[in-house]
Amino acid sequence: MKIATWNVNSLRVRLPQVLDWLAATQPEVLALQETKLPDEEFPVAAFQEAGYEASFSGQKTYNGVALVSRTAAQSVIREVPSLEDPQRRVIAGTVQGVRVINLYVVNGAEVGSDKFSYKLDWLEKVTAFVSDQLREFPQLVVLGDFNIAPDDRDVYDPELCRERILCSTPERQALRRLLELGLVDTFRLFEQEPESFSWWDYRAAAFRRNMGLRIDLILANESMARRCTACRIDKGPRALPRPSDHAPVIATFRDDTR
DNA sequence: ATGGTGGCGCGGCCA
Repeated sequence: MKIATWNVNSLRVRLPQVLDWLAATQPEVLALQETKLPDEEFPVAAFQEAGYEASFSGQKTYNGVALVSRTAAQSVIREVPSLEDPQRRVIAGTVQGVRVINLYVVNGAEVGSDKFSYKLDWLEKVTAFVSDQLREFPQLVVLGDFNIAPDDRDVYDPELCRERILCSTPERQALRRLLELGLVDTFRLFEQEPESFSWWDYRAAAFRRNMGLRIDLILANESMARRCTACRIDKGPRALPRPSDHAPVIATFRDDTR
């Protein structure tokens, strides 16, 4: 089964691209971030016509996450305990026996800002939530837009970005604490092209110059990591007219024979 | 330090 993540930066704008991509890629699950849609405007019918069910947690203008899946997600959670957050950034559900936790991690604006503090606090509380979910679900992936480049391989210019937002030590430590629960970055289980990124700023022709970061991740617990046979970034949609600034990432898992 | 672009929605905010 393929499990994918894509920050679409407005599902209203990107819906045709998402439907085309689903038809071409045929994942079991696609986790979306930055849908920017209230729930009553989520395009349920368009996905059903494409053979997909959807669970979503949205709001007007900002944020918004969804799980699009061949079979409907079960035991869906939209709230993280102890994180009283009007921002819709988390949705978790179970699909074909796999717990899928979809995160749109806080961007954080600038190191040391109020938003940066919110990011670190948010990550701490989400890590506690993931810890609980790991105890409850034997097969689990955490994926989404982490807004953190795990290490310097994931940064187009590590010196320029040193200790700046998305790359700073406190952010990387917060990600490490999440990984230390027993998760692995599936992308790094496999040989990859150098300078593989998943996000490129719209500005300064960053995509053409491959000035990007790898901030969209698919993390797997030990059981799912054993099943993982591939993880790749699909740069195709980023090259289309009117693209999202993020590319989709896809991990493949073999059937669970246990 | 700023600005470059894009989405939302119509003035800035967010990324």
